[in-house]
Amino acid sequence: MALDHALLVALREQPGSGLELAKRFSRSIGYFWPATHQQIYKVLGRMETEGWVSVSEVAQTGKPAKKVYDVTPAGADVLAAWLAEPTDTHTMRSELAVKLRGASFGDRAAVLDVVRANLADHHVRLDHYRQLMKRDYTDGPVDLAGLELDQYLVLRGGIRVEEFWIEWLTEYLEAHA
Amino acid sequence: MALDHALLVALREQPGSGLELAKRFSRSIGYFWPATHQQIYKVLGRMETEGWVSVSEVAQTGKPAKKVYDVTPAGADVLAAWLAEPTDTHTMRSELAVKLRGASFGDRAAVLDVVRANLADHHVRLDHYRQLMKRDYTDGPVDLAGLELDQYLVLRGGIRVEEFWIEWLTEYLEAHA
DNA sequence: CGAGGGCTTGCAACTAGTTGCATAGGCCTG
DNA sequence: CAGGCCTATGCAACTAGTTGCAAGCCCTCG
Repeated sequence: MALDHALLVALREQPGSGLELAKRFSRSIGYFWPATHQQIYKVLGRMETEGWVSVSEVAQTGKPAKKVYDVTPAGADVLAAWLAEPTDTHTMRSELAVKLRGASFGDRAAVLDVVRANLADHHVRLDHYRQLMKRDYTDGPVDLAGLELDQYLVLRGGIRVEEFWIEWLTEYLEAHA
Repeated sequence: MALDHALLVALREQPGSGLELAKRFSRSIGYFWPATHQQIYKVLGRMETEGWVSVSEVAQTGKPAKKVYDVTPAGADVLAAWLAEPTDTHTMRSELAVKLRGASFGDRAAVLDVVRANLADHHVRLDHYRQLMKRDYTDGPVDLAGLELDQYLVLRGGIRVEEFWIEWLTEYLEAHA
């Protein structure tokens, strides 16, 4: 894969331009698949030549025109096929984890500072996610189904990831206190 | 960064050849930084020309000679400097998460199968980590310090990651039951 | 001896993602 | 109208990692 299918998912949820997708990503699918606008444009271009998405120029008042992308039937087929494929469980890649393991080969106090900075950041993210949760799902997952339920559950995943980091880094700091 | 510093950490723990590092990675640092032997050779070569590591050919009985790498003082400095640098909290990248979110655009039953396969895999990994924990740290972290404590804590992180996945995927499956 | 198999190193070509910058439309302000 | 700023698209060069393959060394088995 790569970004391709993530963009197809985003476009099936809601057609949009490159920049809109970039923004949308940063607060939804981007929790699990970060992407810059350059990368998004590149992939949209490729998918367009492959016929997975269609483009239409849309004029805007007060802003330059944008190119709105939408998924074609062929693109929808590609997405459906990909969804059914097995995904191998790829191991998480974390620079911070390498630092945790290597801390004794440098200045431990400095590493602990790095850890604290990261911990603070994860607290910020967790707060952010909790706000989204409160705003969009005050009643919990009751009554949700289909796409909405999936969106809820992925947000739950985002929360769980942040909780994981907070618990782990806290354990690390306490063990080295 | 990239692999570079992870390899420096591994080599400071214990000098070794490319293939040994590849094997060691797959059951230690590789829990958070997977790497193939090709990539490892490439990086070792670069680090050698930059003077971060030194090489020595070591003959073996019954096997071809190997090139054992060790960290030079210059390499140790590079590592220490990197450890003290801030690391920005990079968001996790997960193909499976994209499938979870996009499941309603394909065959949901097929996606649930994919999820179940991944869940089973995470159970296997968790069991593996728990065995390591039992074998190497029967008494828990008591008496550990420095490198050994860090190694213990990173293994704890590996366990926490697997628990995260198991809990999340289970929640997903139950919500769609 | 020769074939096969595991260990060891590595190249080549490709794919994905990052970084830095360029261009252009359209607004608003001085 | 010139300058600055925001939106919007995109190119070019680079870096990192993946995939597929090859080649040499050394042993064992037939």
